[in-house]
Amino acid sequence: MPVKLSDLDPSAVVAPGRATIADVAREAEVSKTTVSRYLGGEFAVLSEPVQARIEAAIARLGYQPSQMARGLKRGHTRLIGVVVADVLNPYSVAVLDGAEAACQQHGYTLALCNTGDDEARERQSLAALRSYSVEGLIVHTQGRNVQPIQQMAAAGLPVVLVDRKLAGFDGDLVGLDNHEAARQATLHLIERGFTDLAFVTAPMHGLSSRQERETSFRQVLTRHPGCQGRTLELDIREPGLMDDALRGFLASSRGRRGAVVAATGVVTLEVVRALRRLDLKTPDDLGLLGFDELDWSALVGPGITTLAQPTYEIGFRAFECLLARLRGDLSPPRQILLPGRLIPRGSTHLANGTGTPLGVPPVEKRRGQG
Amino acid sequence: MPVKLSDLDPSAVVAPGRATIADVAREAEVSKTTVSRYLGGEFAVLSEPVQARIEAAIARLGYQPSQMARGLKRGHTRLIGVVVADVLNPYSVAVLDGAEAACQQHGYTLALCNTGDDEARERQSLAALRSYSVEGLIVHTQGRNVQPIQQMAAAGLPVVLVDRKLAGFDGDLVGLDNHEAARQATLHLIERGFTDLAFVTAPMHGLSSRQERETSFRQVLTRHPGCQGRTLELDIREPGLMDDALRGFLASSRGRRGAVVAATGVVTLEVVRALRRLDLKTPDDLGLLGFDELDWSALVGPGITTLAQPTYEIGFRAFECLLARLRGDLSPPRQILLPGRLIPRGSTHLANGTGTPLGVPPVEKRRGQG
DNA sequence: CTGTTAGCGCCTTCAG
DNA sequence: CTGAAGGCGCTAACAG
Repeated sequence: MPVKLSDLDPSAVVAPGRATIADVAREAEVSKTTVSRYLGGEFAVLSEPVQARIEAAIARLGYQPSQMARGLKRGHTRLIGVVVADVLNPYSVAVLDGAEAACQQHGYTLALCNTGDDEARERQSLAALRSYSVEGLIVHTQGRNVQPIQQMAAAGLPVVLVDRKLAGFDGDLVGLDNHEAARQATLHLIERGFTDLAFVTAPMHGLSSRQERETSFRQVLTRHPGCQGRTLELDIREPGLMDDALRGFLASSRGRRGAVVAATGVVTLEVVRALRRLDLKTPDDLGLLGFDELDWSALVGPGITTLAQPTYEIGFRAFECLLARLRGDLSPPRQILLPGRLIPRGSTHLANGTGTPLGVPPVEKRRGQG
Repeated sequence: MPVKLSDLDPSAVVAPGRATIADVAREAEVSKTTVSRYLGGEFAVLSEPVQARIEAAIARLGYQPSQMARGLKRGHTRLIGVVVADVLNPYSVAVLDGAEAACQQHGYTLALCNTGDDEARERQSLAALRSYSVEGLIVHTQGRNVQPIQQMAAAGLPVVLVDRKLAGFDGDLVGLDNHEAARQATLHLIERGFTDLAFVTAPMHGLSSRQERETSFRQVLTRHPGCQGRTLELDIREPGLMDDALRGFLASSRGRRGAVVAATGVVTLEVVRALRRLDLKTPDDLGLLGFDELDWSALVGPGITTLAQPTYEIGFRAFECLLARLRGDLSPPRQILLPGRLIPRGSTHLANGTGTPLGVPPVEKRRGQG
C-alpha cells in the first residue's frame, strides 16, 4: 500500500497526490456518498451542518473532483476535441476562439490537435482525441480522412464540421454561406468596373469551401457576358508560381480592368506579397478582393476589400450544435450557413471613383442562392 | 436516422459504443491482463499465436484504450494544460503551435483554455485544467493569479511560464531575452538616426516582458545623451488615446527625428492604425519598430522593422521543459531566454539612407546584458 | 507464458 | 437524511 501524500502532508495534496473524495469524507466525518451528493448539488437532501462541514473540508483540502474519474463513471468527460487544419491560420484561430468561449460557458474544455494540413497527423489526432473520450468533435478537416470521422460519428460521437465538408460524410456543418458570399464578392468587382477577373486559390484538393466559392464565381460571370473570368489554382507556397500567374493574368488582360478574388486569407497574403515583388499597385494595376477579414486588411496599400466571415460565431455555433446533439437532438444533419459581410476598401476602388459600373450592365436581380 | 447505440445499451453510454479491453479479451479468448500486456508492448512475454489473436481482435473491434481509465489507474493522463492570455494574439498562437508540435511528438495532447486577458477566467481555467489532472501546465499568464499557480506548482505539478514572469512565483520560464532584444531594437533606431524615441506599450500591469523591454529601452538611452526618450503607456483599445499620444509625441519632438518602439505586435497594429488615421508616414514622419514579427510586417507602407521572437521554439522548449520535470528533473528553476532577431525594414530607414548615424555616437561597446 | 485479484476516484443503486 | 457496496476501463501485483 503506497503511502498517500495527503496522509503525510496535508499541504501537498494535488496532482501527484491530489485530495480525493475519500479525504474530504474523512475530514468532514461523513461518507463518500454524502460528499458526492454535495458535489452533485443535491443540497435539498443534506442537513445544514453536514453541508457546512463538507464545504469547510473541501476548502481546507483544496479539493477538486477529478474529471477523469467522473468521466469513467458517468460516461462523460466534458471534453470537446478540436481538430484544426492549421493553428497558424487566422481563420482557424478565430473559430477556435468562438468555440472555446462557448465551451467555457458550458463547463467544457477543449482538447486541441493541430494537423498542420497533414493527412496522417489528422488521423492520429482523431485517434488521440477518441482515446480521451471526448464527447464531441469539431473538425476543420483537411478533407481526406472520411473513414475515421465517419466511423466515430457512426459510433454515436457527435461531430461537427467547420468550413469544409467531407465527401461521403453526411453530418452537421457550420460555415460560411460560400455561394452567396462568392456571388456578392464577384458582383462587387463587376460593379466596381472590373471586367477581367481571376479566382486565385491554393490547390482545391476537393475542399468544399474553395470549390463552392469558385463555382459561384464562375456562375456570376456566366451571367455577365461583358466580363471574363478564369481560375488560377496554384501552390501558393511557391513564390515564383504566384508571380508568374499574376503576371500572366495581367499580360493577357490588356485593355481590360483586371481583378483578383483571393479564395482565402492565406491566399490574399501571398497575392499581396507577389504584388509587392512585381511592384504592382491595387487597384490600378490590379483589383483585389480577399475572403477573410484580417488584422491588416485595412492597412496595406489603399486597404484590401474583404469578405469577412463571422468566424467567432462559426466556432460558437459549432459548439452549440454539438451540445444539442449531446442533449439528444436526433434531427437529420444540419448545415448552418452564416452570411459573410463585404467590406469595401481601396483595393477595389477604381479611379473614376463613382462606384458606377463601367460599361457593364447593372447588378442582376437578386436570386435565391444557387 | 441512425440509431444511437447509447439508446440501446445504457451501459455503453461512455464515448458511445467503444470497445473495452474486456471486449478484446473475449474476442481474442484471453484475459484482460494479457491484452493489457500486449498494449503495454510486453511482447517478449507473449506467445506468437496470442499476439496474433489480440492484434486481430483489436483491429476487428476498432479498439482504442481509454486514456481516462488508464490515467485513473496509472496516475498520468498524457494531457498538458495550456492557459493562453489571448488566442487571438498571434504571439500566443505561434507559441501554441510550437507546444502542440512538441506534445504530439511525445504522445501528449493539449487541453487549451483561453482567458481573454481576464483574471477570473484565468483562475477558472487553472481549476478546470487541474480537474483534468493535466500532467503539466504551460501558462501565458495575465499576471495576477500567483496563488493558484504557486499552489499547483507546490503540489508537484510542473508549471512553465511563457513570456511573462509571475511576481512571487519562482519557477521555470521560457521566453525572449527581453533585455538584449530591447537593447538591440533601441540601438538600431539610434544608429538609423532617430534621436527622439518613444516606447509605446499597453498598460504594463506589472507584466515582466513589457517592463523588461521598457527598462532596457531607457537604459540604452541613458548611455546616449544625444537622444531622448519617453514611455507612452496607454489603453490601446481606445483609438483616441493612441492618436493623441502620437500627436503629442510628434509635436514635442519638433526638429528631431522621432521613432516609436511598439512593445508588442498588438501595439504595433494599433500604432499603424493610428498613423493611418493621422495620415502620417513611416519613416519620414515617424520611425517605427515593433516587437513580434507578423504576417503583414513587410507589407505595410515601406515595411515595418520588427524584432522577431522565436515563438515556435519558445512553445517547443516550454513543453520540453515540462517533460524534463516529468522525468524527474529536480534542478532549480530555469529561465530559458531565447534571442530575438531584428528584421530591418523601411519603417526605420531614413531618407539619407546610408545607415550611418546622424550626429550620434557610434554604437556602444557590447556589454553583458544588465 | 498466462490468469486472478484488487483497486485508481467517483457515482449510483439500494438499504437503512 | 445518510451510508455501504458495486463497478466504470484499465493496470499492477501476485499466483499458477
